[in-house]
Amino acid sequence: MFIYLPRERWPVPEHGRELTTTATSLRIVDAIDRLEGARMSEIATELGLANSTVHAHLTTLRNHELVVKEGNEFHLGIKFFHLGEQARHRKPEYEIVRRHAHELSNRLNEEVAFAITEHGRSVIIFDENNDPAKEGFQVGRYFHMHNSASGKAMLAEFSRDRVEGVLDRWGLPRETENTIQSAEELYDELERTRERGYSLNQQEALEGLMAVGMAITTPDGSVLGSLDVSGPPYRLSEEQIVPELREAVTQIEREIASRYGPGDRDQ
Amino acid sequence: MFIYLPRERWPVPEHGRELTTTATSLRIVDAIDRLEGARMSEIATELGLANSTVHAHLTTLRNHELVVKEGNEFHLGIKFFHLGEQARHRKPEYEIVRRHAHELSNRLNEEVAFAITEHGRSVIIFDENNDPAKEGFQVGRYFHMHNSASGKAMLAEFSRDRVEGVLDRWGLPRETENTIQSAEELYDELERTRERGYSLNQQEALEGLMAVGMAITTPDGSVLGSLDVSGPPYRLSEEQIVPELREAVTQIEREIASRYGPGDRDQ
DNA sequence: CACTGAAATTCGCATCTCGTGAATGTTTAT
DNA sequence: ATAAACATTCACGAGATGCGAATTTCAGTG
Repeated sequence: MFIYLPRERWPVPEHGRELTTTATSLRIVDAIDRLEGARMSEIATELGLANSTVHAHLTTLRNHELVVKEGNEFHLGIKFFHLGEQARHRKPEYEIVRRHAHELSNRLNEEVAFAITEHGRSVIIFDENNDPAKEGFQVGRYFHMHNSASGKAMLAEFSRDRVEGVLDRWGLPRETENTIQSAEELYDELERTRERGYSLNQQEALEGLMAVGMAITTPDGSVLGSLDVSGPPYRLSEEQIVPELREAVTQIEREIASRYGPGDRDQ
Repeated sequence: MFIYLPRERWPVPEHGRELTTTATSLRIVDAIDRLEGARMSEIATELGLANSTVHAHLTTLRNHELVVKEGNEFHLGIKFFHLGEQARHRKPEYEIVRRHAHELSNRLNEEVAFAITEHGRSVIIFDENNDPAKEGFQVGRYFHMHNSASGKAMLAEFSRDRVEGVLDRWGLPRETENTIQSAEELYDELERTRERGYSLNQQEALEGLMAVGMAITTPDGSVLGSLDVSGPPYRLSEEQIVPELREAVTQIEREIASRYGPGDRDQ
């Protein structure tokens, strides 16, 4: 059974000493994110804090440019975007993946996304598609790993323990009627994924959207992230997609290995 | 007695009450950004804090997914990317601009960037160019407004007071030998910008890069951001660029006015 | 394999800071 | 013009923070 802490939308594990002041500031940031901009008193009631308290936090956040005030509404500052781009380009491997993802997208004429995982969820950090006028609307969104192709591809590479950790923290929230419901079902699915060499998302996260995914591993054996090709079921055929995707992943892993071979990294 | 070292790379204005705990956490985030990943003790010496202190902050930041630990190195978490994308797509107007910027880029076959300003600096949030394999490497970077076309276009729309505020906070750091050096020079340049209707950056930020910029204003008279076309001087001719850029900006402002007419927004 | 040094992590304490409710200021609506 | 709602400031006591010292972990070496 999964227990979601009362006042917080998602569980925050208490590892070591937690500084309550910083934690409160960050809960305020989360609230602004969730509410897509909010007034001070709105935040105060949302989090059960005194107005004066929220005021102090907001001025601090504002001084450091994380929050901007527009009229009386507070919004996330572009500094988040600045810091986010740092995170997105942190590893040079990501750029290699992006290049290949772009080519693959051209070849297949389908959308190709690159996702990475942190803290048991995954986030698409690059989304390449043939129509440059349209931006992947899922970029930057958090996904649960059990109901996305990318997520399952990565879970399939994790140790049993690590998968259990993810489940303990996030559970198996249901998105569509195809969403996997139980741990056993998930373990079976991951086993099948390992056998066939790719993961499938059959409208488990979004009605009308299916995807094929493969994890990308580095020479040291760790998972860098995962590529997936997604589209409407009538257009996507595994037979067409899988070989091309396999080829792309092979090339990516080869290029990464040749540039940042084993032994160069810690662990 | 606690001694807070005054050493900060950027000036942080002290508006209202500043919560030192949160401020310290954010200084640690900045340090990780600056150092592009760092060990705990590195951060401690950099900021003049005790190891145990930094430890507590890092665990808190980690609990909230803003920081990840890889081996013994700490890095910015993808949560920043998630929050950054929120900030980037905050106003629907941005998407309108992006579409037009994309078309303009196709028409001119040059790089077109859309920048917004916060706290006296500017950041490119969209960078459209005809070569989709290449990503604008300046996206997400902070720019000083006195030495970029976008920046000057926006400054030209600000009140004298506001420009002075920007100068007080950020000064006129020199990037190339063409960078504007004095306030008077800048005010003259802004006057000229207003007269001709567009701003110029003649290798003032980067050797070999020039740009033409125009601010985008909303019906309420405030500055939404700024578009600029940039490239090597030998390729960019004002006569070609300016009319097209002017046309794009006019269309953008018209589209924004028709959708989010005056009176709909606070202030 | 024990040894060493460097770094991370834990702990208890003194001190300063934060969170609060109440008071004051400001804006918006009627 | 008045009221209501909200933002901002203030003073103070509870309790969290930052520190140094102690402990543990880990990598490299003889």
